[in-house]
Amino acid sequence: MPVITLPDGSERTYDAPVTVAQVASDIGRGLARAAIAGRVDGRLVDTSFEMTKDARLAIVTDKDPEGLEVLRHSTAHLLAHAVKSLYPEAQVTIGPVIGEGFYYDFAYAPGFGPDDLKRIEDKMRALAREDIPVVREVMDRDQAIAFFEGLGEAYKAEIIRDIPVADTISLYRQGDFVDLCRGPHVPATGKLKHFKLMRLAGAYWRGDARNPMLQRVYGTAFATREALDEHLLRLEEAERRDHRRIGRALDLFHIQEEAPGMIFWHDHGLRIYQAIEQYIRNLLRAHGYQEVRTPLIMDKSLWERSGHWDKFADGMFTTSSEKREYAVKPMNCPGHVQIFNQGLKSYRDLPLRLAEFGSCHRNEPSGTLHGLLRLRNFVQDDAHIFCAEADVQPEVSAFIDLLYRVYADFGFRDVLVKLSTRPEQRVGADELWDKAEAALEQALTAKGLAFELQPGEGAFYGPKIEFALKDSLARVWQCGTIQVDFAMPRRLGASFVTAEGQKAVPVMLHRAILGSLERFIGILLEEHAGALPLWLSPVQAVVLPIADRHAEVAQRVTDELRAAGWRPESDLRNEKIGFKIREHTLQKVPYLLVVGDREAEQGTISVRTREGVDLGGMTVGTLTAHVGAGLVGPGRVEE
RNA sequence: GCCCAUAUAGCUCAGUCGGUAGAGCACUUCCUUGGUAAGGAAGAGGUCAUCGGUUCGAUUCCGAUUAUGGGCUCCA
Repeated sequence: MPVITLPDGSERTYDAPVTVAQVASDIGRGLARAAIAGRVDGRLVDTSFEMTKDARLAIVTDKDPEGLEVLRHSTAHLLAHAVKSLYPEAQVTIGPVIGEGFYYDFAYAPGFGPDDLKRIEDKMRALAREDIPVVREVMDRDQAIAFFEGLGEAYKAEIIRDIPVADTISLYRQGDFVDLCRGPHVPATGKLKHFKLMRLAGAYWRGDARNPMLQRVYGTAFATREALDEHLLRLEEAERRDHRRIGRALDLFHIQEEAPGMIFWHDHGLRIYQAIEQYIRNLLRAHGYQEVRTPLIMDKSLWERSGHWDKFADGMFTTSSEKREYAVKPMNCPGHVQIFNQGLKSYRDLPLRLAEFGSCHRNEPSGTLHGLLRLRNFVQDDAHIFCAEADVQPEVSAFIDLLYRVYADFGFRDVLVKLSTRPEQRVGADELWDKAEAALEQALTAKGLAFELQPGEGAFYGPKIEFALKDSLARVWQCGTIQVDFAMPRRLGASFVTAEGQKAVPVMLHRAILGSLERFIGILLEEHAGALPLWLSPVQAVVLPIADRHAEVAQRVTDELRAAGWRPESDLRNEKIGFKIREHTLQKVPYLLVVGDREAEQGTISVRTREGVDLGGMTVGTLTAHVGAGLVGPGRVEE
């Protein structure tokens, strides 16, 4: 006599085991139709799930977040079903739900092309229209392995072998297609209506580059046509925010074939770059850093001593001259150790913080380059803190505060934090790693920061914290980082004299806030869709004369603005005011200043913002007062 | 590096079932001196990414290379 308790607290008593679908049907026909899964005592199950004893039940529809997940998961199965019926020799592997949809990986030697994608999607629609029931089956482990091997599905058999022996092996059958799956799934393919296959990609089996490459098909599914359309619209909007598109439209930078992975910064782009650099420079100065600059190329032997040559030779560019071999620096740390090593250092000199806007070159694999976000040449807001072991935690803590302050100044609130711990290949004793990892973790915990643990992902010389931001397509990019290093100072002979008069090796903290200036600017452009805050805008105001006879007054106003600390420009072209307004609005210039007869007479400017708001007439002085500290931004504000 | 795709004017893109190409915007010149998101006219601009192959003939078909885009792997 199961008593089923519903989310509203009401109870229904049955005199025999009852399925989720039956309860839904008893509640109402609409709900029965909408039901795609159930939540029984907290566990997500199929609508065919039978409750034999008292249970709490929630009917899951596509309006629930987990309902949408079931929908997408089932759509992935539908995709596999379609592929198997069109390409019987293809093998199925895995098909999980991801952030905004799902994918399914197939082993199919000829590979899929765009035409295949269309064929597959059409087949999926046909299968959905047939409204084929999706039925769960449970199979014995060995039987399941034999079953899939019999089908020629070697990958599936391999997956089953890896499932813990205690777990149930469940299969889902829809028509002539059977897939290994934990479930749950929609009761029939007819529930799947609003989906779209998005793109094709290669993906290694089990994410290992030594394994064969599979064909991955990405798709997405939504509960309603409207939600799907809205999603596609969002993607189009994201494309308009693409920093590469903005960079071209606003004449900020370009990349060309002769310098893959390297940026040609144009005038306006460099202004952004320099505004950011100056902001960081001022801030670091105020926080006890010294700014230094070290050589771009150094003798190979130095890189051998630092350990880079061993670990990263592939990633380093080299050059030679007069029988000496040099390497272009991929990092600034060995150079900073050379500065530290000049003169005898005492414990009184620590912590010694050396900062550099260091231009680094890394020979990244060709397939990984990505606009400003992944380059072969980039500039880090890099610094190395040489300190005693006891200083590690306070220094890490101070750094995190500084980083969050900077991110907030640029308008970033959504920061992802990751802690990467000791990799298999590493240097240094385990007890040092224990200490370093604990120091980082404690610093994060003390600040109440949620973080993702990435075991084994640390650098070979020490663990690290990564701070990542998202681009317009929600892709995650590491920006800030702090890493504890016990190895390199020793390797490069760094030492200091302790209070007891002993020689000791300092700990080195590698740290960057923005990470790479280029990457940070790329994300910044996408975050603001090109409309940067006033203090970062390359052109902060443009003066627009109504007619040629106002050119002189326009020039005077421009000079006045420049004297007041603005980055102004004037547009003296022979064009109508509407045309100029449009152009500079599209160029995202924060303030458009119109001067005509009226303004010339009154000694004012008519102010319009790039958002289209008319602020009326005022003097340059009034406007400057109006924008206040926004003009120079937080960079010049010392604490 | 691996998989799929793409490469035509400064930009965005058409096009040629194989006979050396076109639009809009931008650019130049002229007209227009116009009050808050595109005034008008004329002109100039392309080794159709590079190299090779097939062909009487290749921008078009095929191959390789390079770069770019989306993934995967990697990312000090």
